[in-house]
Amino acid sequence: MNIFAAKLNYDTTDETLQAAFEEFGEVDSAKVIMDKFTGRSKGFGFVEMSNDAEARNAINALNDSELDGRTIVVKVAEPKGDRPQRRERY
DNA sequence: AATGAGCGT
Repeated sequence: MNIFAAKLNYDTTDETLQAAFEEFGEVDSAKVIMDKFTGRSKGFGFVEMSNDAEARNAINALNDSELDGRTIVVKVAEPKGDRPQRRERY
C-alpha cells in the first residue's frame, strides 16, 4: 500500500515518517522527497506498508494529525505516472 | 536555491 503524506515540516525526514507510521502498523519503507539542489525536504513523502489494513488505519489516524508541529495530510498515493494535469508548477 | 499546495532521486 503506497501512502502519500503532505504538508510535512521541512525538518521532517524519512525516519520521522517511519516512526509515525510504525505506531499503527508494519512499515515497509518511508521516504521524504528531498530537493536535488537544496537537499531539503519538499514537504511531502511516501510510505509503503505491506499490510493494507494497517495502512488504512494509519491513514485514518495520521491524516490531519500533527507531525513535527505541523498538521499533515495523509492519503492513499497515486501511481507515479498518473498525473497528466501536472504543469510546470510555477 | 525559496516555498506551503501537492504525488517521488
